[in-house]
Amino acid sequence: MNISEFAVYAGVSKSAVSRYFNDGYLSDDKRELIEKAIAETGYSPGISARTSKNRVTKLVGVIIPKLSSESISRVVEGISEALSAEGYELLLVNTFNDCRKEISSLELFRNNRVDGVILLGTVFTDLHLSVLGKMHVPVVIAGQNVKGFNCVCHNDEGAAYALTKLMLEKGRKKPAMIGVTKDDRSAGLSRWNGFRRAVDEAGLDVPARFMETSRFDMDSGYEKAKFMLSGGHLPDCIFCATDSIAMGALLYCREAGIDVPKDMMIASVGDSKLGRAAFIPLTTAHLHYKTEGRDAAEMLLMALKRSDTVARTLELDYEIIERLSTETV
Amino acid sequence: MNISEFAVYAGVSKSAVSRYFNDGYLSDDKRELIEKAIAETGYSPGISARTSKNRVTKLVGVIIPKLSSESISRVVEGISEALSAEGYELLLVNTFNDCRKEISSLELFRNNRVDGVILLGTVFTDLHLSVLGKMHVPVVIAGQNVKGFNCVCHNDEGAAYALTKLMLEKGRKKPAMIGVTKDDRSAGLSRWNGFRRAVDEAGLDVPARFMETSRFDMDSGYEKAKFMLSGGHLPDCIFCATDSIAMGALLYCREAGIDVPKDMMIASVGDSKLGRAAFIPLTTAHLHYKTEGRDAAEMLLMALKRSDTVARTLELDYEIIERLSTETV
DNA sequence: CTGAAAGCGCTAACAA
DNA sequence: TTGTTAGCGCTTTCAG
Repeated sequence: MNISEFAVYAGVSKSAVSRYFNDGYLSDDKRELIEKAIAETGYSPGISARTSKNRVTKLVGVIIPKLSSESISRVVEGISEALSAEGYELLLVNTFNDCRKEISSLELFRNNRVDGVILLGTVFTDLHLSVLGKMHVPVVIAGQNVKGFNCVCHNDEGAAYALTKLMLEKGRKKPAMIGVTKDDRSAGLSRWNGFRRAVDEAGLDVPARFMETSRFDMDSGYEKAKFMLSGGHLPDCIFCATDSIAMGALLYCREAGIDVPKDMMIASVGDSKLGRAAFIPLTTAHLHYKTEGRDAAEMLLMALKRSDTVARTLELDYEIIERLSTETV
Repeated sequence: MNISEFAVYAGVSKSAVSRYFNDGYLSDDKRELIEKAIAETGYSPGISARTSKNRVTKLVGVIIPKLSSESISRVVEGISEALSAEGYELLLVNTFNDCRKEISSLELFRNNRVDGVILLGTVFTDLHLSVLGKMHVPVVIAGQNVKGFNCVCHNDEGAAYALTKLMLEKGRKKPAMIGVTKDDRSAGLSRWNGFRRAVDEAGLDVPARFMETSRFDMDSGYEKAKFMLSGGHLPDCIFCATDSIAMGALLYCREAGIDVPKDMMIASVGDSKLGRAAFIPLTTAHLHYKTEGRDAAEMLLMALKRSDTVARTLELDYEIIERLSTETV
């Protein structure tokens, strides 16, 4: 049923119906008539036609690299919460870690389809920046701090610093790190920097063998730990960029008969279920992923209503959670 | 820029432009002209206006109870993969386990907005069935077998049966189960039934104390295990409806000094990362969640192009993965 | 406050 | 193969 048919059914004009669903500049009589007809027919106006007039989709595009990650799930959970509170819906694009799909989605979103975009990026190339610069809808970047754009991010450097320092203050002298690619400025570069700062402040030297770059998964963490811990000279603590990596390292230690935390402390960022339920529960930095999602959505919604063009950066703090993996025994 | 302006710019008619973006019934000259103009202007047609004509949104609504679950993430991952392969996009609605939101989303989707719906339901009430019956777009239900509707689901009963039987065949005589509410016909009822069938076939009797109903999370699993294992008379194996619950039970066993698997075997359904990385790795039934998502999406896409109205049910088999938690020592 | 009528950006039927 | 023209279902003037 379309608006014309419905208007006839209800015994009012098309305009009255339209007004009922929009401003509501309407007498009570008509309103009643319309409400009665709705109850009887279940009519609701088609969104697409409306959109083609007033250019508002009530849709927010959310671009993510993958879904099989606890942290990303949590961010999206936060986004969906804030969005649905304001009557917006979520158009989810999974890029499967494919940079080109990230770009093409942004381009798809540039003109129409969505009112705004939230981008959970990992690596930002020049191409990204160029495409982002040409967007005609507001964009918020979540999880990364990219100058000149709206961002909601974490204090990654601080978290890495605090965790490393925590282990050093417990007397460890031979720190190691298993990190991820520095192309990822947050989980990569910033956490390397935090580690480095703590180590430098303590006046320690870290041999190259004690710094490994891993992928994001547990298996890769396991391999890197195996490689690092197979030599003669061993570190006495490892800071891992993510919980999954730490979990892999922990598994290797168990296998190799290395006592955690006595001979090897381990700490990492993320506070995942995995780390909480591990054989040796992991000391970790809790990042407020869900809050990040909620805040990113709220920032976008704000950008949608006021239409100033000032870029804002919101940084969320972390929380250190000490568990068995760094306990002094 | 709209189609008229663009047509003028390119030096062709509106129809030529429209055709370019649709069928493509077009000479090479015009095509070239248009391509050149696109390169210069970045024009792309607004989707909303198109939709208001041909009533196709290229959007699929996906309704989920929550995102903070490994299994659900995997299903959605599969859906997004299949959908994007066919040029469809994913409108995600998170109901936060709120039944009313589930209903209202279905109603929202009934008329317009999306071409089809995939529902990851848990509990199906009469209201659900009534609303589902009134949908004007195709619907596929994932993870549940609801008669009369398109479904992609698992052999939950079989998985539960196989896991329970596996433990009984290893000589265990006092089986227990920690399940979830039977309102959930898949993770609840079916798994209870599978357990029951294996136990009956073995001619064993299960006291009421050995059957607990838990929530879906680890903490609840812990509590139920604690309650069950605090009495004098203990079971010698526990089948848990989900990995999270089993993980809770495992944690309690460690705390209580109960030796897994020697004094207590544990098995559960789900094959989550958690169970794989656990202190005592969990024997589990792998359910093909990602495949479920992919198949559900493909079933929907099929329903979209052929327009028969036959309801189909696709059942996916499970795979038993034996790990330490059920090993005979 | 109301209804008629014009128009949103696009697609599709039509005649050429 | 093309351009003209008439819609799609809705919103928004504009007189009244």
